[in-house]
Amino acid sequence: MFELDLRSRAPVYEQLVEKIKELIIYNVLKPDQQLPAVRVLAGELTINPNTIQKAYRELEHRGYIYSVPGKGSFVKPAVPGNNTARLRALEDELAKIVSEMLYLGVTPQEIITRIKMQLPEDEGGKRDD
Amino acid sequence: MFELDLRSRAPVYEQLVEKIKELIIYNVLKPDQQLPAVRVLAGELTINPNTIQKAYRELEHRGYIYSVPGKGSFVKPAVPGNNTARLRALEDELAKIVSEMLYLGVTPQEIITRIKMQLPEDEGGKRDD
DNA sequence: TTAACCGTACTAACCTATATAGTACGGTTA
DNA sequence: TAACCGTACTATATAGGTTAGTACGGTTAA
Repeated sequence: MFELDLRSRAPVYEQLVEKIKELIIYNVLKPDQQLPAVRVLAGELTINPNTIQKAYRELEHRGYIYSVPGKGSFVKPAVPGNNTARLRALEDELAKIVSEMLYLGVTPQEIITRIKMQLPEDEGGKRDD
Repeated sequence: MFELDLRSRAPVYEQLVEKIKELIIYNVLKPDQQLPAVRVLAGELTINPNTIQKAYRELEHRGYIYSVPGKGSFVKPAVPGNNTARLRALEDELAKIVSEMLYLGVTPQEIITRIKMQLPEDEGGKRDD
């Protein structure tokens, strides 16, 4: 499914949260798609099942997945208009990144260009949806 | 100078790194401006000088400040065109944030609008340089 | 030159967070 | 029933963060 960097100083469960979150927002994992079982993923990554569960618990707490005892864990469909708190946090991060790019000498035009390349329905960049 | 969240799970020295980095990229701390002495800042924040030093060491390692024994620590002027590695990391982060905004239902037009508000030499947003 | 700063380095101790191992329970499904 | 699923719990070992204290060399102004 993905790889981990065990030499990293970042906790394994946090790396898991980030990786899975990316797979969700990049639409690699589709809404309501089932995630690997805790024990299965633990076996594949050769880490402890408790660590997987901690990551899943965190992902559920952040609203990216939902778990059903006896059935499995699944990707939670996003509800547009919800998560205003998360959106505010994202805008803060965005502002910080843009500021640092300006600080590093990137021109405003270049910044706009780079971002438009990430967006759908535009020439110059396509998303694999 | 700023405040810390001692209840946060994030390490104090990492919070320090982030806060000071923000002050630098937002141009609140000007190039070659002297930072508070290790012991002074430790006194103001009522934390251990070792923790401040750890943050300063990390900031120096990341290229945001430079320290001179006997004199002090200072804001390192940015060199445009340098730090291509950091720029690549920023673009990755940017792509992730844009993807999550799309995932949360923000339209591409709105994303562009929000970013343009962060940029100088445009109506609708100003930077305090 | 002395005194007061500056960054830096080091040890020791404490505490929390992380990760592992093992066991167990209830719900689901073929 | 058997084999899965998520979940919970204890215990243990280790790593990282923080504090405390001490110390050293460079800088600067009195």
